[in-house]
Amino acid sequence: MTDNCANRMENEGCFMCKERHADWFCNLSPQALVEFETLGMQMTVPAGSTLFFESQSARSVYILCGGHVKLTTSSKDGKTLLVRIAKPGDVLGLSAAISGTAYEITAQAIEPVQVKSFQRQDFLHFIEHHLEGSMHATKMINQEYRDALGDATRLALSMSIAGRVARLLLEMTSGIRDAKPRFTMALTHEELATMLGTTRESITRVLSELKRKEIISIKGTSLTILRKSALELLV
Amino acid sequence: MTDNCANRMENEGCFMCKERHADWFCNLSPQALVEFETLGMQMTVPAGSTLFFESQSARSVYILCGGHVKLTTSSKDGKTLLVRIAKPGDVLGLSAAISGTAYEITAQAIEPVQVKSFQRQDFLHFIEHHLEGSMHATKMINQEYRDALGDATRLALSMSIAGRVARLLLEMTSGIRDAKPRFTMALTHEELATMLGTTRESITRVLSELKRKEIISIKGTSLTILRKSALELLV
DNA sequence: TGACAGCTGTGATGCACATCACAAACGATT
DNA sequence: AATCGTTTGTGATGTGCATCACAGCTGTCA
Repeated sequence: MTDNCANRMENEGCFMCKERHADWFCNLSPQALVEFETLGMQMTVPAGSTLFFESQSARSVYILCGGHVKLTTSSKDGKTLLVRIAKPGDVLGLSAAISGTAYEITAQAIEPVQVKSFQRQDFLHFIEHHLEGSMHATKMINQEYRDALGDATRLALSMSIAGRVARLLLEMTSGIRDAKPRFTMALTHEELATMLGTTRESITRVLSELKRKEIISIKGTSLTILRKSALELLV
Repeated sequence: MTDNCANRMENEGCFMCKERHADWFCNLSPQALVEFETLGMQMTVPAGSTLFFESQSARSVYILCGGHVKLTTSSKDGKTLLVRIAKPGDVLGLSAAISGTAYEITAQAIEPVQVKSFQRQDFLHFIEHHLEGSMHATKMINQEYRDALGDATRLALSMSIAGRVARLLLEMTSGIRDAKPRFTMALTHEELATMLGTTRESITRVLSELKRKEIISIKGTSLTILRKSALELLV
């Protein structure tokens, strides 16, 4: 989570972007990319700032180019749930933009983040006039649906607290290829707890347990995953 | 759940269908409806039969015209979870058809059901060539995503077993406008339990409790909801 | 009418986790 | 270095639900 943007200059635009993988939205034909490029605004967002809030009416769509973003939602009684940690390549706010309703989630940068931002209208107009863009958009929503469904399944079918913590840790290291990925944990146990729908004490206990079993190691704010496979087993 | 089809003859087609509400997929312009009508095959499915299975590759899309369909999914360890009870107007198998992958859920009729069935190719071709159809499809997937997200939220944020049972009962009576909706419960406690990710005994206890509090009443296989508001409070 | 199979109801026990309570560690400020 | 607020660690206790065990109950088939 530390230096995902390292190999890319700020605000250089899509053409020079080395990160455009096959399944990214912005992996478009050259012609489409030209237009796409002009519509969006490349920007850097500091850690901690919020791209958009739940129940705010959807005005923009963001493509996440570098860094990680925390996606949360909350129930009527005010409790907050971590939906997922968005990673480079994800499109944020797409669902709300398409349905013309409010954002269903809150998106907050947990580190300095590179995004390309689009006015909702511009983005919709683009996908309505480019078959490839439209297909990408539909597939991305579909993927989000499947992820959400998978989450619901796992949650309902007895995923333990340890399992949720494990999933979170794995999501936070997604993109780091190291065998023993290390990152700086910027969240307190309290924050982790509300994000995972549990309590501060449970988080403390689970992390202690993981340290005791030498699955992770914590030095200050730096967290290292020693045995990734053991974590995957818990999910 | 008893007689949703009563005011409609079997296999009469979309033109005569009185049930085409504003937000149904099949609420199309006359021209589009003509083509749509010829693509699909109207059929009646007996109670208990399965429209499609999870992980089967998606070959058809179904529009549910009348009756209710049980949508379930299961985790690796074999446990089954009720996703929702589909009601008239829902489109089944859309997500899988669009992404060209396997069905992510299993769809089983819990009563005699009227559906209009489409070959996947025909359906895709139709929505790719009719803007209104395409818009409907995207919005429906989006809605499914939002529902799934809502489910995940509720499940993660401490929805009790009683809450899940309440949700199920309310879903089963959706469409019945009666103040004290009644329907025939065709499922055993055992089946309910796996559908809700809990145990047979817990279901028995919760239902007893609801009877004791006079929120529902059960006579044989007929279940009546006496105080709907009390159920909604539990969800 | 009896016998058998599959449901339904209910108690006893155990476990995971929430909740409460408080102590120890850490970081900032002066 | 002393102080204070925040964060982390850890025990004690309570609760909801799974699990086990077993006893009625209902329908079916001979």
